[in-house]
Amino acid sequence: MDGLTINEAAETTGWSPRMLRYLESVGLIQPPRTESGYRKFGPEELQRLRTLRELLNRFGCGLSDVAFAGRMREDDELSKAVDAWFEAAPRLPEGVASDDWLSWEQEKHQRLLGMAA
Amino acid sequence: MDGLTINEAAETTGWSPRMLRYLESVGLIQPPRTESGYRKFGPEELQRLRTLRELLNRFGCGLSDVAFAGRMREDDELSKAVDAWFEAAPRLPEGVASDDWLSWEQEKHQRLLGMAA
DNA sequence: CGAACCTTGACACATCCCTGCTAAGGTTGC
DNA sequence: GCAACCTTAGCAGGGATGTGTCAAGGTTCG
Repeated sequence: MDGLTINEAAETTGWSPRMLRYLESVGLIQPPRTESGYRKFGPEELQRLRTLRELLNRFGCGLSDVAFAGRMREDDELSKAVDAWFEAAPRLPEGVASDDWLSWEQEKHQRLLGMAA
Repeated sequence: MDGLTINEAAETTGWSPRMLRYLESVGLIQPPRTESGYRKFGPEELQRLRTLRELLNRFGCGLSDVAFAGRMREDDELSKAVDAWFEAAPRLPEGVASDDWLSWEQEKHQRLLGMAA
């Protein structure tokens, strides 16, 4: 069999066999199968698994986050909707009354301080 | 006060006051404040809130999903890393001989890792 | 002043996400 | 043919999300 079995793959990638099945179930990997249904993990898949691990703990995000990112790249509708929402910036732009922006700037300052703390 | 108070905003957007505070706490909205600290919701923010609701139940996603999308648009590093991971799809592109695909994949990974790093 | 708002903080609960484990059964290979 | 692997399916539990509610205190305004 060209490619590792699930336990071997788990061994070399640091994921548990359970998690490899879970990763497949949420659509993050699609390892091919043998005739009899055994998953086989090739070098690319193994590398991909290691990269995923790196990605998660470098940025402290969850699998569902990555899965959602994947959903966005496949669903153009969704991707556009999300973009549009962020595009509709709440960064009070033009319509700001002049007696507003002072307090707004003060608040921004407070928010920044809050972030630092 | 130009702009609605939190209860009024809740009334017209369908969110509960509790949720409006929660949405702010996870960084999805940043309503400005009055001098004394009251949140004030302007027309833009109200529209944004309605759009968010629409977004969530149209695509059946969670707030944390949208929050993560937001994180990606602000963190270029993260966005690149996620892209790179999906780019490294374990699918055999057309025209790659089966003798070649292994080294080809490995090369691609080299390139992608170089980008991400 | 007092009623009706607003603020933050915290407790509580349902529901997911992630993960391990076990069970019942098919496959592989010595 | 049997040990060691694989498969799916399910329960279980700790942690994060999403949401309500209550408490203690400041603000607004008639």
